[in-house]
Amino acid sequence: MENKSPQSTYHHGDLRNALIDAGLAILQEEGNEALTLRSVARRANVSHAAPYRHFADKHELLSAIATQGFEMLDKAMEAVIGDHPDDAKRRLIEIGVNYVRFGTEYPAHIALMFSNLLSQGQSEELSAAASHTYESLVQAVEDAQAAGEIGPGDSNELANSHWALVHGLTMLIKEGMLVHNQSARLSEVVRTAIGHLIDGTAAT
Amino acid sequence: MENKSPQSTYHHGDLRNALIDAGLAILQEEGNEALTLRSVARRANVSHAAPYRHFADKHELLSAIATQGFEMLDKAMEAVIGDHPDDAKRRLIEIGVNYVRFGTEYPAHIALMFSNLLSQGQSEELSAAASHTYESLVQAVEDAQAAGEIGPGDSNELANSHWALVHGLTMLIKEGMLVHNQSARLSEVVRTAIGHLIDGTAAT
DNA sequence: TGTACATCAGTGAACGCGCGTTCACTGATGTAC
DNA sequence: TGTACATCAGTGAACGCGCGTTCACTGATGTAC
Repeated sequence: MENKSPQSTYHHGDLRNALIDAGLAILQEEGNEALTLRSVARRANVSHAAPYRHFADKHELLSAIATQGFEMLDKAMEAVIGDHPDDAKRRLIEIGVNYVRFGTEYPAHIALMFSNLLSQGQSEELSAAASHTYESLVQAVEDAQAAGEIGPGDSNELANSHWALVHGLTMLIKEGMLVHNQSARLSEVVRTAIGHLIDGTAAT
Repeated sequence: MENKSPQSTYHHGDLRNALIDAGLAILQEEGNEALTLRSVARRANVSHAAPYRHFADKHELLSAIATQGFEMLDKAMEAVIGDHPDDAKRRLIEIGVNYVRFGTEYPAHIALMFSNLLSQGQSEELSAAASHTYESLVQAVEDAQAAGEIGPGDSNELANSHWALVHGLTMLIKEGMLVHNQSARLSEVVRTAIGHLIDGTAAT
């Protein structure tokens, strides 16, 4: 009877994280509209009042879930860095590919992450997580500049353009609005667009 | 007594459009979460069952509101076309500026327009309106190509990149995530990014 | 090591609320003759 | 032009529902001695 299986303990032990995970699972399986305080508690096998021991209100819970979303996104973006140690331009491109891949694989996560950023009472954790994502992109741009593969210029402005491009691709693909060759794989669509940004579209 | 002021008639006369307008007003003044079937009816000074004479359900009402949103966006984009009759590249840029301006001015409209596109039972009207917006962009790209200001290449792919860039800018600016010079005006931020896309960011 | 007790993280019932939708109705409109 | 009547676009009461939040409670944990 010393074997403490999770459901046998009155105290959960790590309910805060369990709630966040439950929220992410709901987002992935049922979408944004299904993400309520009560559904999260239900999924974590806990009464719907229990979350109030860990979060002041629903907004705080959603913020924590969104923060975790940014951490997942960071991980997805960084997963690529080791792959091309000597090719900063390639890294910049593949970071973009992974950004879009994450966003289309977890569309409800992305929607939550970007929908609550400006709401009142925004948590510091959340904005820090969002900033970290942005900094990864700036770093990739600066690496490519240092390697002489991206021209000089304000790296923040350049990162803004990259971010906007891949974020826009994500949104449009996720809503099925991007008209493209049926057979084109996601990564090719993204590489084409980032190629436009890097090489320019002006007539030579 | 022949003076039929709006509130004196039992029959509204144009309730369908009045409901759409009410919905747009709610989006603008109170945001997405406030947009309910009942709030729309309330705003139109009509009982909350009245909308069912014109829309099968809430989803159909939201679709109609989103469709009207695309028509407003089209108008905003087209407003610029007459301004630069001899400069196709400038037109392409200013269309983008107006897209972002619309999206930041009516953030809840944009959110609704792009959130319900893939939902089941999507209306043909709505997808037609979205396609029309896309076609305007393709046209602007093709004009610039014909004028020799944008290089050759698949105009759909080029339009995709432009659309993704301006859409991404819209989303990021609206959530306050774009790091940029405080003093930079919106139009300058957009022109800088589109400039990156047209001229390229690669080292020369 | 054992006991007393404070603290803490859960429970479950209850609250008021606004929602989407249905329904029988009623008042206005338009058409046939 | 006047009347009868079908049609149509509104009303307002009612439904069941799930939501966020509060509250008094209870069972488990950890600490002081």
